[in-house]
Amino acid sequence: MSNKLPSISDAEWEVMNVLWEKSPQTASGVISSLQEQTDWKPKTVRTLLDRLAQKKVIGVNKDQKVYTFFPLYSRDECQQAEAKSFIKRIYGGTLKSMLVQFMQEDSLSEEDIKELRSILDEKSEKKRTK
Amino acid sequence: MSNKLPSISDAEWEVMNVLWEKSPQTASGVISSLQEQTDWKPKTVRTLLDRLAQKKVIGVNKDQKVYTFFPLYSRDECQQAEAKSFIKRIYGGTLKSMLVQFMQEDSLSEEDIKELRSILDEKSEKKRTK
DNA sequence: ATGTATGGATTACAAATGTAGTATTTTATT
DNA sequence: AATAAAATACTACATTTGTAATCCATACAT
Repeated sequence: MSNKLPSISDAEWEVMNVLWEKSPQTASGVISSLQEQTDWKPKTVRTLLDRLAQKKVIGVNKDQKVYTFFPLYSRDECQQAEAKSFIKRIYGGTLKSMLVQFMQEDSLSEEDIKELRSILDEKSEKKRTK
Repeated sequence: MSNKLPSISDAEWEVMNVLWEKSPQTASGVISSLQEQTDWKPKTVRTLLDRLAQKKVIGVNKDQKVYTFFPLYSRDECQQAEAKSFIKRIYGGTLKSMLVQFMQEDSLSEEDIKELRSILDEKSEKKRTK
């Protein structure tokens, strides 16, 4: 356990996002997707894919003549990992302080708030009955 | 406005945290603080201070014989900035998705939950009456 | 069969980061 | 004042990241 997953850089995250959307995908598939959102040259994307594969964050299927790439970790796992280190770094490890700050943010809709509140309710419910 | 503050690296954040705790401080003050928490050599800390000064994230008072360093931005500002780019990167920009995930985390106490809920309440109250 | 385009492998190179070391200038001590 | 100790300044060097280009092999079109 505690399979520490390698760190994913900013640019690499973009690539991962594409693969989490749909996978497996060929390099050119990924390249097209990214050409819409970024102005990276194809070779750049290719490099990022290669690096991710080296780091074992994505896998490569070499059975066909054209390789396909696919994530080895779920988006959720990666988010969790990143988030954990982020919180530790920026908020001295206390989750609450961060939540407090973010919840002040204005981009939350009434709907969002409702949903968040229900999650909290559920949580404290579970805690109480445990 | 929109004074974009420079990016602060992982190691630099440690230094900033020390300065936000107390400032101004001399280099050796910062070094001592960090020697407790990390195993960085004094020169390493010094380099970090210099880089932060170069980047204009901290200021240097050179009036005394021994320089003192102090933050040029509040911790809050820096957290906000980091957090914004973090969310964008990891959560595709949607704040809520992140909050949802974090609130699932188990490290929140009953007390924390209460506080968070009251923040939400306040928020939706404000929204409604606006 | 031959050129051409496409994919894969290898290489490049600057900036940022982690992690200091060396050299020089001040300051403090005797 | 001379020397030691401490600060400051400057330099170093490997790794990671952003951003590709070049070179080689192969598949496709003619």
